[in-house]
Amino acid sequence: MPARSDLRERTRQAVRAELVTVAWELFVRQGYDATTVDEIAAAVGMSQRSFFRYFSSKEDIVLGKFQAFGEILADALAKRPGEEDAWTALRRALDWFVGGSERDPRYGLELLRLTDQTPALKARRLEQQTHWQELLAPHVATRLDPPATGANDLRPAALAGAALACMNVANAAWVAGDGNQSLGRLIDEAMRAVRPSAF
Amino acid sequence: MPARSDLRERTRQAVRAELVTVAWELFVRQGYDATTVDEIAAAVGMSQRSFFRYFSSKEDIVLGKFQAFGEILADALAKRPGEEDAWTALRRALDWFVGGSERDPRYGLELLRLTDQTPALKARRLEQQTHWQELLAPHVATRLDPPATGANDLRPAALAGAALACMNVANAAWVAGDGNQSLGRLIDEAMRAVRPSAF
DNA sequence: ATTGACTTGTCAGCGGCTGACAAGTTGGGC
DNA sequence: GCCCAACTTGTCAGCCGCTGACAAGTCAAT
Repeated sequence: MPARSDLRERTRQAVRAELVTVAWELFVRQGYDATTVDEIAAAVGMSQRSFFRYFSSKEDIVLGKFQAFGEILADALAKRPGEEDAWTALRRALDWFVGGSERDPRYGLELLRLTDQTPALKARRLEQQTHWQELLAPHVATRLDPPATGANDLRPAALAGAALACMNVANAAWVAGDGNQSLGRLIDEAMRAVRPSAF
Repeated sequence: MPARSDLRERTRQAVRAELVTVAWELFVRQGYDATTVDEIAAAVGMSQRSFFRYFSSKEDIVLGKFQAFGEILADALAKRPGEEDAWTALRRALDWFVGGSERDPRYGLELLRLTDQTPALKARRLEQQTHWQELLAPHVATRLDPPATGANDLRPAALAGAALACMNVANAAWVAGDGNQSLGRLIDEAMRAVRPSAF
């Protein structure tokens, strides 16, 4: 029942990682749509069928990168001081991304550019963010003035969703400016517009 | 240059409408994924190839319904009194949907249920909402305290995006409650959570 | 009635994706 | 070291969404 042996699981992850690396290179060079799964598989020396044994879809190779972000965001939010109000805590949770954008903007720029320019990827990314919203909501719930109780309370999801919408707007502006403006400031601007009284 | 003659254009629209009706029935009965384009085409007595002459994709048959909504929303927002603050105007613009949900909830419920339960459709619907955001933004811009000037100002898009996020949360809750709760109240709750001082 | 614009079906093909099967490889207990 | 069971792999065949090309037909306007 413990699934695969550790060794097998590790090699599996290694193959996945190589697939991501190779595919990413092709995507950046010739575009997502113009790159076929056959091509990716051939580039790492495996059959197309085997590719789909590592990734359930071509999109997954890109979207996998975003999956982890949701958990990181939720973690960051959970770790904020309990007295912090929800909106401020959400803003601070996003600092993890801001930090990344400052250390090395290239990675984020590539990721956002590709996902924004490819409609299929953009759509999937937005869908995935609704999962982020669900991960964030419980940690928002405890920070509301009358704390949220059941799942009937719309406030946590609304705040999380609004914050993510602001993040998207800021990200788009950041990409449009080739990463030259401070992502942190852009997020501030977007989030302050929604809540003028905040931080 | 005037494109198709009126008659041809009208029959074209009629065929499109029938295609939508028939396809919608199949989608509701057996699910979106379980319905093939061949099936839809056969049901109206045309070849699959001709189907794609009326709709550029299978998704378009469903998403076409949403396309008009963005324009309606933007219109409604534009028609709000100029002194109204942005957030209130956005809330009021959404009343058009609220009205529809009260007149006949079934249509909206079906539409939302199908699009929420089918990942591909959910993703595309969210993507389309980023277009709504762009349509709304200019009408938000004029209602800001220091009115927004250039496209560099993130505030209009942020507010529009946040409002749409609230709408989505409210819609989801509305569907979860089988349309028994007032959609207007749910939107109020979500939007007030983001802007406690509002309306 | 003729012409030219428009629509249609058919066919052939690509790309993403899946099930089934057979062949091969490998980790771990003996 | 050997062996077996577990796992991986490639191949093949096929479905579905979608597209280009072509030939046959329909229809509006003259």
